[in-house]
Amino acid sequence: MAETTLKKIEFSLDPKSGVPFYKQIILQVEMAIADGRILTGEQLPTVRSLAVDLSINPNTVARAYNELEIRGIVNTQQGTGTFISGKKTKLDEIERERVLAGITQSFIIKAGSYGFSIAELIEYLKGIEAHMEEKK
Amino acid sequence: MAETTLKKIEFSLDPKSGVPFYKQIILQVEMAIADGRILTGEQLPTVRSLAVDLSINPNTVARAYNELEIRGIVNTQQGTGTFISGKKTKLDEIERERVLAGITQSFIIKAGSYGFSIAELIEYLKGIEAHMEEKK
Amino acid sequence: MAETTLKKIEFSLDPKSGVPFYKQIILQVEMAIADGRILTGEQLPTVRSLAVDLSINPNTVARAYNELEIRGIVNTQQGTGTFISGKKTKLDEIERERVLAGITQSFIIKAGSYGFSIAELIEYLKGIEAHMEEKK
Amino acid sequence: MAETTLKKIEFSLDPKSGVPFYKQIILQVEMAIADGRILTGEQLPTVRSLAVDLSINPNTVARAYNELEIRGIVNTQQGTGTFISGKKTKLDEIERERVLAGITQSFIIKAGSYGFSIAELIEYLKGIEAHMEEKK
DNA sequence: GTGGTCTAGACCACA
DNA sequence: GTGGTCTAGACCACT
Repeated sequence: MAETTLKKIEFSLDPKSGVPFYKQIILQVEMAIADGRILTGEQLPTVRSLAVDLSINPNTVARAYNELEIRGIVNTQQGTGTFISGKKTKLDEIERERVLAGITQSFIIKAGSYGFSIAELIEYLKGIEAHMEEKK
Repeated sequence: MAETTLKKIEFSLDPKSGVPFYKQIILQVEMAIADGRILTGEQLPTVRSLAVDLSINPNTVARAYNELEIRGIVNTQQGTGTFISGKKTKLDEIERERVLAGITQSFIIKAGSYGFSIAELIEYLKGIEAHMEEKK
Repeated sequence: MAETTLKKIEFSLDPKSGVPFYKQIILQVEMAIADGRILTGEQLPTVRSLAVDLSINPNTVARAYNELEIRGIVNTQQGTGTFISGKKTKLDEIERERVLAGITQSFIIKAGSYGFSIAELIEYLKGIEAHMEEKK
Repeated sequence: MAETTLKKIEFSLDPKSGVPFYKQIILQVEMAIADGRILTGEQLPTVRSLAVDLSINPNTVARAYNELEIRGIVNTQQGTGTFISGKKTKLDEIERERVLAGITQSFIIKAGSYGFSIAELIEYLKGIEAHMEEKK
């Protein structure tokens, strides 16, 4: 069996998690984009092929892709396929900082309501970062 | 009726998380007990006041308290309030980690969509932490 | 038959238009918001009732509402209903002008590719404006 | 081969409109003929050049040209190009209005979501129109 | 072969 | 009662 050079997202579903299938797919695509396993312009598996892979209904995959499209994360071309869009959300530095402040604040508040301290959050993020370096 | 000094849990709800409100409340109470932010015998906010605080239906708060009572984590005294019972909640490290993993994941994805790397997030959090230390 | 004081969106579908049902519903909600026939916080018809009204499958209505939710136009609370969200997109004047310039430019280009002059566009918009005044 | 002075139609595609690319091309050709921007005997861009211009699959352009030929609106001469035939296209006022209604509607909705009223849009367009008059 | 739309119907979870 | 998820399957449109 020849190895292919194509990086692929390894999709997998956990039926016991309680998280809906289509959300698990969305999350996995988002994560793959976030850590560079899939790049702008690359094609996602076709609706049907992914449905077969995961042994689920094509409609469920389509729903996930559809939501990703609405959010502007992928572009879809009928008869061609589904592709990661180049949505860059480019902002100037000031705006960037303002956005970061906003989402970080809600992260801290939410985490805080579960009793996590900022120090713990930092440690946890470091763990993730290390984990990702490793994979590279 | 003597006034008690209520140490308050800071509740917060995330409607977008997909986690039902009542479960978010339960989790937050359990976590608060698990790490000692609230102690045996202490009173939880009343159903109505918490409902107002969170702008949700009192039934939803009642459902959360009800489930906590079923599990033996709180005692409800008609006309008086809801109090933490002595029973140790079984929230272990694994559960804690799962919660943290969930909220951190969405934080990373959201920040990532604005182009922030995990390293940047860590730096930013460190800045906030330092800032808060100072204030102490 | 007593008249009710509730302003309602009058939904209607045109099966011959070629426009998918769910998109027609989305458009009608958007238009109703755009010209103030429905306000922030108001509830949309329930999925099932609208489905009956329009004699279509509830899934189709749900799909429309779902897309509106993803776009942040409505908020949905399980077991409660679907409500117009207060998404204000408030920007300062400069940013506002920049946004307006952008969307107007693409409007002009697109219209231009079909041979419409700016004067024609202005006339057409005036017509719409007059039409809406009338309805008030 | 003599160079011809190609009066070019300014094609533009909107992937989000839901209107298939090939139909957008057909419409734009028809509209251009209808209002005299392109005349009988004039040449359309080649399939390949237009495909490159619009960054789409040549098959899609070919399909559009093909349908135009079937309708007798253009003649294709193997190895030479595609030319406007003498046949008057039947685009009437109603069709024109329908196209205009479509693109104007999405313009209004998009602008409306940023809080712009139709009156404001008209004012802004007037400003642009005046600006362009000046330049002449 | 690609995605898009719609239906019918089941089952679940929340308020 | 509300909305949410998933399946099965049909039919359509675009490349």
